[in-house]
Amino acid sequence: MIRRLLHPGNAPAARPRAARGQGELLRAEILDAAERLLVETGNEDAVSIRAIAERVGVSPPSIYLHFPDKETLLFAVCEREFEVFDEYLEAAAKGIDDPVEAIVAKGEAYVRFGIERPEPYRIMFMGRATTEDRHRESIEQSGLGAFGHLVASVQRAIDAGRLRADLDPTESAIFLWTGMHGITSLLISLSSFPWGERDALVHRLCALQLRALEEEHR
Amino acid sequence: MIRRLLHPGNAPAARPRAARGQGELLRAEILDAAERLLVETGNEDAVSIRAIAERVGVSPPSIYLHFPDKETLLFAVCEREFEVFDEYLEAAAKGIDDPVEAIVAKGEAYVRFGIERPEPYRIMFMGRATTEDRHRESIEQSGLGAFGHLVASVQRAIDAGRLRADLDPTESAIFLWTGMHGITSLLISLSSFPWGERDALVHRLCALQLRALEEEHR
DNA sequence: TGTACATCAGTGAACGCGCGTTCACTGATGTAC
DNA sequence: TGTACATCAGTGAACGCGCGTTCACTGATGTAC
Repeated sequence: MIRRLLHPGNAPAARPRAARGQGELLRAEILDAAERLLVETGNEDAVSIRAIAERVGVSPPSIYLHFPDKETLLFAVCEREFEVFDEYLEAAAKGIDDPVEAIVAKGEAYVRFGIERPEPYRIMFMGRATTEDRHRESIEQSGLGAFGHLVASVQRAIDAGRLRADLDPTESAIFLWTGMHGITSLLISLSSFPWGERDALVHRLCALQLRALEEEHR
Repeated sequence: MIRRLLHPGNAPAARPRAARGQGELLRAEILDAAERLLVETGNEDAVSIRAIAERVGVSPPSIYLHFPDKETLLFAVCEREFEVFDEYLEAAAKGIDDPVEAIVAKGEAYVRFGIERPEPYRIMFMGRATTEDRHRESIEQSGLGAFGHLVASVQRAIDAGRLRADLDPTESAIFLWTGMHGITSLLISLSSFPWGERDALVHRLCALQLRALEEEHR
């Protein structure tokens, strides 16, 4: 009985309060929980303040000690996700010397990221653009990192004489990005369309895209 | 005063009840109102049973006289929208003899449709795939119409010796579709990305895509 | 021709739900004297 | 070394909101006798 009083609440892991200067710890846990909810449920609507609080083992108002409102929280998650995304792509191309092969590897990694984490992908690239300015700026900053890396990859391939030099590298990068995004987002949204074998399809579409950018044929 | 009693409610146009066998009229009006709400608000969340009913000038429960639930209603709207979409694309290519030019025209019309009607485009091509089977089947049927027309366009271009015959026309169509969808959906979702002049960009990306499918270069 | 009645289109009020957010509070921890 | 006090992290209960949906009803219209 005394144990019961000392450890009340049998359900969600009687969570000890953070020590004095350690309030920031909960902030990180909240972000983690929100991200996991997003990935596991595959539904942004399931990521409510209440659900996040329950995950962390804390009451809903506690969230407001660390974030002014829900939107800010979600944007913090989103920013984080952009970093994961950028690292994922860079890691896929790392160590590949052939600059065209490196681009193909990035493209395939792009699609894989979207398939593996459809809900983060959704909020990053398929959201509604109603964002307030304060968030918009930081989110664009995050996204531009990965895009800049793609432009650099294209530039390397141009410098190596492998891709057309008469095209603006930024525009070539946009071409590749929109192409990969098209595949990824349709695979996510129309998963029951008869796509055939997925990896092979993605590989061939990637190759077709690069064919349009290559210097000459046959 | 008597007029007041005969025409009660000053706000939303005292709507006469439909005559005996004319219940179907309201059904059509509900679909219209839902579609207009979708287009005008640009936000699927704004299309609630209550909002639709208010638009039509009817009480919310009346909706249930014509649709068993909200999901079925939205799918009816969606089916309709696929028809509009298909007609829009066919109209854009009509009268263009050159088969490659016809495909370009379709591609540009595709993007235009998405930009002009972003919210319908969203529910057609960017939705969550949680649909129940009963709806999924009918929605796929609607969408396959336009896709079939694209495959036919590609086949015509192949027959005219303008596009590579060594590729599966269905796969070439998938390549074109995913490419155009990529541009469209990113323009919708990331409208503040520095895309540059839109129509020109779309035109050049279209041309690049076709370059990948053309028989030979220079 | 008149009247009782079934049918049909639509209504008003209410249901329970989960949501984001606010408010007054609690109780442990460190600090000043 | 002991004690009053400020600070800090977190809580419990409640707010108002809009939602999809249900239920018992109303009242006009056509039909049968």
